[in-house]
Amino acid sequence: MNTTKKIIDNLRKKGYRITSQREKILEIFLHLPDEYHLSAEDLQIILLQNNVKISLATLYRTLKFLASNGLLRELDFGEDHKHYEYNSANKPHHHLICLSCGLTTEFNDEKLLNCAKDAALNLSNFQVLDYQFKIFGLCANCQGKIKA
Amino acid sequence: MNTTKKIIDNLRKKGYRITSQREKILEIFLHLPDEYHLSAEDLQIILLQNNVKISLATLYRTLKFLASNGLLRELDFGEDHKHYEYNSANKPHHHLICLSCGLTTEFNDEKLLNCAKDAALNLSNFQVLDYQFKIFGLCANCQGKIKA
DNA sequence: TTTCGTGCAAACCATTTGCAGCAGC
DNA sequence: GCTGCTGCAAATGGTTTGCACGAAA
Repeated sequence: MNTTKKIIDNLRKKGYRITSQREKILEIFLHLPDEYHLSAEDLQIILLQNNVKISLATLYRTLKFLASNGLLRELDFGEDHKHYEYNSANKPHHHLICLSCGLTTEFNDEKLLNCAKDAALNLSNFQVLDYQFKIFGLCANCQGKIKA
Repeated sequence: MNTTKKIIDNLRKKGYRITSQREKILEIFLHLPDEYHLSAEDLQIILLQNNVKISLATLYRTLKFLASNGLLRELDFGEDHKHYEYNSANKPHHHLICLSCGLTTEFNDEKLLNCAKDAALNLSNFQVLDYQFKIFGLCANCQGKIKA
């Protein structure tokens, strides 16, 4: 059984209905390269490119639905809209955010993640479910621009 | 010369005008306990409690102004509004966010910060200006509620 | 006196919501 | 057939903006 099927089966077991809209949106996230984090608008564009018409209301509702079921991770890059990425356990989900052009790239650092896990263990009275690390600065391109 | 005076002097040197509104808002952040991160609404309430009337427009403009001059740090806790805290170099600025009640508390972990610094150093082609670590989960109170 | 900053009200824009109809099961 | 999900359009709410006036330097 492939990933999509497994996920859908799981949602059905929880009592949710599987509509074509939910399936299409899920598929898009599953087939997205690791480094992508879509905004609602990005997602709408991709859907249109695939000739899929889903209302904005449903799109937002589905994003919230998938996120609340742990399938998507909600991200905030300091912009006025949210981004979403597929929430796989082994996917890196730490980000470099360029304060000049807004470019957001992923990074992963074994040591840092281990430190984070240790730190999380030491938190008393707090049950850790997820963590995110954000580094703000200037990307290679923008460093050049500002120097010039 | 105290901190406020120093900061104001610095802003004036940059060519900005020092208005009573900017001074009042800056003072509030300087006198805030470390663990506070105000939303625009919080700030408005504090201003009113101090009998200071500042329009919402100016309030937002001043927050942006102070943040763009490195005096405030802009924070995102996954809510629909931003939070701000005074941007002191030695202030911890990493957060535990309760996914159930939204309670946000600060934490600091020497080891984790050192790891973060190391990780930042290893980033090629990226000039690090700031970083934030967020841990999502359930606070002591909400763990109880959910178990019950 | 010259700008810059402020207040007001209207505009913006991402996201949410009420409701009627349709689709999953 | 029951009920949850969708689409539409209107509402919401935090934040931004145009403009005329007031204040900093």
